[in-house]
Amino acid sequence: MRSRILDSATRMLVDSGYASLSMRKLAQAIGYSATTIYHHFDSKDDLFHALVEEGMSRLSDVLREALAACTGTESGVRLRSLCHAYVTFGLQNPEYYEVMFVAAPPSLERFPIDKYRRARGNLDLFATVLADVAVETKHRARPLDTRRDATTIWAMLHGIVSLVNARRVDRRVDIDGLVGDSVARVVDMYAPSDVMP
Amino acid sequence: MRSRILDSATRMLVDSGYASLSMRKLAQAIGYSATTIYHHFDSKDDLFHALVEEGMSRLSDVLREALAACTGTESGVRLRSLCHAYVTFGLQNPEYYEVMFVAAPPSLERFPIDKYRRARGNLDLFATVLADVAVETKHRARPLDTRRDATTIWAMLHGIVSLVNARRVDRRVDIDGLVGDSVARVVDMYAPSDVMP
Amino acid sequence: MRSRILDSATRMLVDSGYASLSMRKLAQAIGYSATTIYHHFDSKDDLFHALVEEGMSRLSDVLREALAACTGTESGVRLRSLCHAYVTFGLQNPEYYEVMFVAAPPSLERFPIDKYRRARGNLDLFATVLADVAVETKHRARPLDTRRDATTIWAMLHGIVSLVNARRVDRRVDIDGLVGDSVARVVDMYAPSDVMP
Amino acid sequence: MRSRILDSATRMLVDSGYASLSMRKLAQAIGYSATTIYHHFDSKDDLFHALVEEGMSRLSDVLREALAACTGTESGVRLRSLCHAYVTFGLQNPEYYEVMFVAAPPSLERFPIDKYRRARGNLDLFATVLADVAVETKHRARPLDTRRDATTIWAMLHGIVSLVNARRVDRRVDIDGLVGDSVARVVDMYAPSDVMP
DNA sequence: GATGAATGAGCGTTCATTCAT
DNA sequence: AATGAATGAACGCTCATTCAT
Repeated sequence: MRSRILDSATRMLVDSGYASLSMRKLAQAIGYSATTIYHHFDSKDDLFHALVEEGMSRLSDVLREALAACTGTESGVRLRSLCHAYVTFGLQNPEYYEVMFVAAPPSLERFPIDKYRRARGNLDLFATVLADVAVETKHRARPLDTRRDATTIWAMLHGIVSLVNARRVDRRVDIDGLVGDSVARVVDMYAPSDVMP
Repeated sequence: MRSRILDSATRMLVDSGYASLSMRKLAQAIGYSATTIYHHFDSKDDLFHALVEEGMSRLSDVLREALAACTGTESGVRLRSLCHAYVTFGLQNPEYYEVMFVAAPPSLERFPIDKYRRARGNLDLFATVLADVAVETKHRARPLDTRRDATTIWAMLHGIVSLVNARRVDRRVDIDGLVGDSVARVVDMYAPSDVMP
Repeated sequence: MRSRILDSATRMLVDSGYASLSMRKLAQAIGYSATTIYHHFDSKDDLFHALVEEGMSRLSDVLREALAACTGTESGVRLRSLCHAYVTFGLQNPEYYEVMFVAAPPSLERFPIDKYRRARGNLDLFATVLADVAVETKHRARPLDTRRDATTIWAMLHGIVSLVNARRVDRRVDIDGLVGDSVARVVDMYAPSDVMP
Repeated sequence: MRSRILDSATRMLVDSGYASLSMRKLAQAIGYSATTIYHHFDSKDDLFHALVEEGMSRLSDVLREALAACTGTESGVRLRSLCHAYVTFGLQNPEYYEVMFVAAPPSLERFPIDKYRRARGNLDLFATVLADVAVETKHRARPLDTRRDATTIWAMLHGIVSLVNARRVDRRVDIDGLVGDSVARVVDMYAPSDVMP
């Protein structure tokens, strides 16, 4: 039942955005009364966190798939694949992305430990690959604080995604080109290729 | 009078965030009736755009100041100064920052040409310095699409700012370190220093 | 409960007219919160239609009663009775009358089929009696489009009622006399009596 | 100036209906401030009455024209012409018609003597022709209270016009046919033609 | 003759939430 | 496990009108 609610919330989210997701509409959508939802979620806030988890889980799937698709290749390739998957997910699931990384309900604590385990899991994927990169790369010796570095990469990818989703990019800039270039730069920043022009 | 409203809206914005800025509260805050606001702004949308412009203008001041403070220095330094100023502004004026770059009122078109002239002005500051960098840098010859490159840098800085402001950064990551490192990476990406460790 | 709302809306309607019937006032009048009304009616429009139906239903009762009171008499008498009942209802329930036949909310389509079944029912009463009249009358043979003819009669009765209710009749004209004469003329038009002076 | 306001109010009326005619919009439409209107009209009510007069005047023109077009013909023809003109005016100027004969601002007294002189003038046109009809007609001797009879005719014509304008006529009834038939019946009621089938 | 500034009251509607059943 | 009834607060916005200038 809990999952049926979440499923429907998910669908509404994707269809019409987070701003217009209300408990009443949600209740109506699943064909139960609004009160019923409160039997399964303490508050809208609670539901919000559940949605974040759902989104994180989906993102996790996407990222792991991307990694699996290039097992055995050199770390730079894997990093690129990871970044590409992240950005693609963000651009293709803007509503989810908003809940996960943009929306700021007043209640939201800074990264509540018990709620965002999967979020950290995703960050760890980046950290792991980054560690590999550090080992393989001879170009520049770097002492790595992998968690911080992973966060840096994440922030940069997040910058592109959120700017594009928020429709803040100048009309004259080609978005595909921008995204491609940005990802390339980010990857190159940590896993520089010799042939970078 | 128009400016008194904007001033107060500004203050409310900084205090309690964009989501909870309502015409009524604003009116109450300035001690006038709600109708009076509509005397000066056609709609909440209109007010929103005015706020964006105000924010852009302030950001513009900050950026120009930062540039002025290092006239004559080499382009890499100026780029660093610009980036640092941008991020600092974003972190110190989180609510303005949200209106300018995060908030997504349904009405917002992709970068409405007539409204965001100053926004483009700010972007141009980055573009100009980037062009200088391109000239001075011998390390790697790069054909520059300065507008796209400026947007890329902007996106990355925006990523850090918005992630931190949205309180999405893992508790265990030191924010000052993260910000400093990120900015350094971004700058180094376009204006690489030989001594980068 | 639904009916309690309608009852009160009815009373307000009769007291102060349709134009000044607002959801809030209605709520206050019944001693419930405004939201509660929305629990039972989707919108003001919905309520409007319910009121129309209620009015139509009452009118229907009145008309049927009038017919029942003269079963077995000749058709001309029955037509007269019907017309008289209609006009009397309209003059005695001016606010209901306005909702049913005058008020023009922007949403109103031309005679929405699914909503106004009872309205058509009332028209059919006229049509039926008219058909009888056509059979019995030998004075003038007329091919009858009963629906159109019923509508014509209705329109004429409506003209008197609405003009009087809208207070547009010249002060010097006696209203009772006007009404009586008008009804007589309308009846005579379709069921002419030989003795009409 | 007064007339410039009225002109604009007229245009707004025809364009967008009485319900949406507000002092503010009107002021905006004529390019003056709202306060200016209050220099020329004491209140919205005052303006309302002026509009009624304007409408009455236009209707008067139309009716007189219709009469002028058939000077010298027999009274039945003139009556028919008058009725036809009235109905046509009502159907073609629904917004004016509403202000003149339907709208019921709370303030409206029953036929305020000083305001509606022209309205009575229009009614007198009917009364005059009816008097002629009474003289010419030999079919049925009738003692005429011409004012009452004129009002009766007016009421019936008004019934058709207002019902059609309020969109209350059943979808399955052809409106042109209904109107034509109704007018014919009304005329025939007072000026019966021998050949009426 | 005209204005800008300002207002209080009201509009229909939506929100997250609670409570007795 | 689920419901129907109910709520107070808030939303953006429009209204006719007034007043000092």
